[in-house]
Amino acid sequence: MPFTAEHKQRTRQRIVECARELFNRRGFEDVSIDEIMRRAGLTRGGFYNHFKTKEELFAEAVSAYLHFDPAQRWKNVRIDRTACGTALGRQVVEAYLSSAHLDDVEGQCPLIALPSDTARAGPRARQAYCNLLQHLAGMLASSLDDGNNDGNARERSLAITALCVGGMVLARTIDDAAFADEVRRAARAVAMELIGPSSG
Amino acid sequence: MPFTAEHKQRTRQRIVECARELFNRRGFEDVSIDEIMRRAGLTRGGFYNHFKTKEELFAEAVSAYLHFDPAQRWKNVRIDRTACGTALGRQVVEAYLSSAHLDDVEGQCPLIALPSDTARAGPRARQAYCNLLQHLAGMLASSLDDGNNDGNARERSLAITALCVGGMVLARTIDDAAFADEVRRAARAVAMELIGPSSG
DNA sequence: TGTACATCAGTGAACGCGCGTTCACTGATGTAC
DNA sequence: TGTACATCAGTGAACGCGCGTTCACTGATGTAC
Repeated sequence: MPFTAEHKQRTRQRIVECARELFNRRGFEDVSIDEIMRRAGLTRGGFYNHFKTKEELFAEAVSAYLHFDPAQRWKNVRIDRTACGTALGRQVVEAYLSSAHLDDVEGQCPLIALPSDTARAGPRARQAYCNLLQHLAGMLASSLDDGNNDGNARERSLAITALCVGGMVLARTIDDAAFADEVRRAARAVAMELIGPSSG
Repeated sequence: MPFTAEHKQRTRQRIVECARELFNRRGFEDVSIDEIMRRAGLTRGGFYNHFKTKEELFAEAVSAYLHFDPAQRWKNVRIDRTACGTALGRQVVEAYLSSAHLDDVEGQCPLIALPSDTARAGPRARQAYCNLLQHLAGMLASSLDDGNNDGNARERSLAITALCVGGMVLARTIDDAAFADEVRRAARAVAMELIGPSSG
């Protein structure tokens, strides 16, 4: 069996990675398969050795973000995996709503970069998007659980997630950098307030 | 001068209206000019009597939402224009995060329906989007101003706006209706909490 | 160790299609007389 | 009031282009002997 299975796997992952970056920057429709393959150092035709359709690749690209190393996911901001309690939640919010994360368009969380594209995509992409959402909300929920909360940790964690995603989505769309920053900082300040002071 | 200026204006507004509905549902790229004109009861060719490019129409469509009658903007939820103080803010949040607004895809606020499309569009569309944002944030800020706030009404109003938009963007993307509703309700509950009890 | 072979990842030309935009036209309408 | 005319909103065929996808192929590689 020439070309080992690992070789094919590596190529496939390279395609997914390039696709994710391009989709993040320019969305599903505006990025062509030709462009993705060229970025991956390949040619158009080989695409269908790996994926059935462009849509399938999109779902994989959204999904791939979940398997990033969380410590490297948001540049310049270290998530300490040993942190717990609200200290963890505060770190997550700090990283998610950082200006580094806002500027890193290609490495950005797809919850921010691709909401509209995903809403119009097929069920597999929607599921992948939902998994990301649950992951982020889950981190925040576990952070609140440990604290002295009045039992509505899940509700609060979902709202903080919405605040994080919403703040970044708006900041990404605003032209005026100063106003974009104001929105991002406002979201961060209130998210921190909702989590409460560091306890972990 | 055959065909009065008002006639042309009416036709133009009809095109913008149809475009806004289609863009809201399926996004900028996936909607064709042919389809928009057909929905407006016209044919392809006439488009360029009214707009220079598709992109210009997109900017107009986003912009148009600002001139909706606020009392009719979010179906099934009445905004009382005489309300003031936090009572107004609570009404806005109630309407914005209502299930009626979530389900009304074609009449939905473009802040929710078109964030990714706008982020990738030209400066005019971005400006129109930003105007919508400022309008929503402004209503909430004026609501908080009247209250007994500690001077950070603007920050809080921006965060509540991010929470409203984020909650709806996420809810629109989630496949599972029950989970979508949970996110929407969580955002609403915490937004209400941030506004505070009715004072107006 | 060396060689013939089978596999299949990758190539690149081609196909069919729908898009945004252009353009020569048409015919309904307001105006001048 | 009636008519000839000029205007220009609206028509629909056409253009050029790039896309997603298909397909016959090629050639690098692992395996069998």
